[in-house]
Amino acid sequence: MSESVSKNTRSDRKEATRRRILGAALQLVEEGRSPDALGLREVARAAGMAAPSLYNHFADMDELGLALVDESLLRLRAAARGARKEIMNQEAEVALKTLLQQFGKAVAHFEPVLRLLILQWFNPNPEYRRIIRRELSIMRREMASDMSDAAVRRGLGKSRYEVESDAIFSLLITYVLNVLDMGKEKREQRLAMLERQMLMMVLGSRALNG
Amino acid sequence: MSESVSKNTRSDRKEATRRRILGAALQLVEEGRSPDALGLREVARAAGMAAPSLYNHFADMDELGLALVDESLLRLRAAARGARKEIMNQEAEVALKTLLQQFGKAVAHFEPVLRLLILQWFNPNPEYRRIIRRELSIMRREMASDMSDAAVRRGLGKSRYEVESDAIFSLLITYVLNVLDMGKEKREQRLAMLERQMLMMVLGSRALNG
DNA sequence: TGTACATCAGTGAACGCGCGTTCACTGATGTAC
DNA sequence: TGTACATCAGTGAACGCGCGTTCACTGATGTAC
Repeated sequence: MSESVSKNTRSDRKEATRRRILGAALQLVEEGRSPDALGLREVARAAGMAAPSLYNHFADMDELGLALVDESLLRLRAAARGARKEIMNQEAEVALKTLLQQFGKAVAHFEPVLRLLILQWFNPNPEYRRIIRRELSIMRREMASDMSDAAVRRGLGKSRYEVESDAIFSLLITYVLNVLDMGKEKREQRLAMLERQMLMMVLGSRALNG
Repeated sequence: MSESVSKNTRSDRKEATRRRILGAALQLVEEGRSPDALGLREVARAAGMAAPSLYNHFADMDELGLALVDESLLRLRAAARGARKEIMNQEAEVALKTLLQQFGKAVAHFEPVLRLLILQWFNPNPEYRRIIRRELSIMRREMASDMSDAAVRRGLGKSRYEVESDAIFSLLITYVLNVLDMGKEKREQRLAMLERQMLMMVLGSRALNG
């Protein structure tokens, strides 16, 4: 039929089913199911198949869980990259404000995914932590590099932003941790606070380094 | 017998047993048992009693878990208060370094408890989060108040440290999150980084407010 | 002080449940000749 | 192109396990008179 999208070979269909399973699991999380209560049967049902069929695609539940986390992290990173691109061309003065507005929206948009990631961050199986930490570290480094580029573009000396970007990440992470239970108004209060704190960090970094 | 410590009345012995149970549970966590794998039977065995007996002291497992978290938080707060008291009399220059050294040691010392708290922070039952958040908030406010007092003592204007102390707490929390899987050397690197970041925060706060 | 009764912390056995996983099997798809 | 055989994604039923929890009961402790 559609020669472009799938060769309709057996392995292609298998791969499609695998993605269908992951999609269904993510969908369940999006719909508000507590991520840690995501059971094999539930995922199977959502994907429209019998429970044991999952074993044709994942060796065990941990493998499915890890694949899910991996998928989520990829989405987050893509979103972060896009957001940074948008800011690139902005004036320094408004860049921070724009960044934080986007961040606030992104947190709302990715809320279920973030919930999933936070939960799995402390999964007894250390593999989860490894993946999450690796990906977070990449995001942080990308941010540091962008900050460095931006500094050069503004005529400031090219300096390293490892420590500063790490601190900013700390602020962002605890923002997420704090905000996940809060309503919209409280989130905005927190966001304003976050803005002040990030400003402090930037000023303090200049005072210390420059 | 010992008229001072216990009247040996029935309710006193019951209360003692309750504390024995909590102590045994905490002991298990200290010994490295993954806190989320703490089962009713395991706690009962550690406390030297039959499983159903726990129901004479806690309505269900959640009540026991919440009591455990509460107990842990009290210990942490006591330790934090003690640490701040020690610093009070120090010169401003060395205070930060001392604080961080103590913090690093405290993290190592309370590692199992911290692990327990982090895990329960994201327990599906929101009551856990409520307790933890409340207690963290108290600690943060105490810290802000101490910072304010210290500023006055140094002749600086009495100003509010809500935003700054919150940022510092963010840095401390993510330090803990990051460090729990690390060896001793990496932790010290991280601690040095944390010191720079806290310095940045303090400088930035002055730049923004003063 | 003694006796009869009430309370209640602690117990051994068992229940029900949902979980991840295994198994023998089916039937459509792919492959060899 | 047709036939015989191999592969393998998907299935229904069942297994074993450990969990929190319930229950009927015991026996020491407390209370009333």
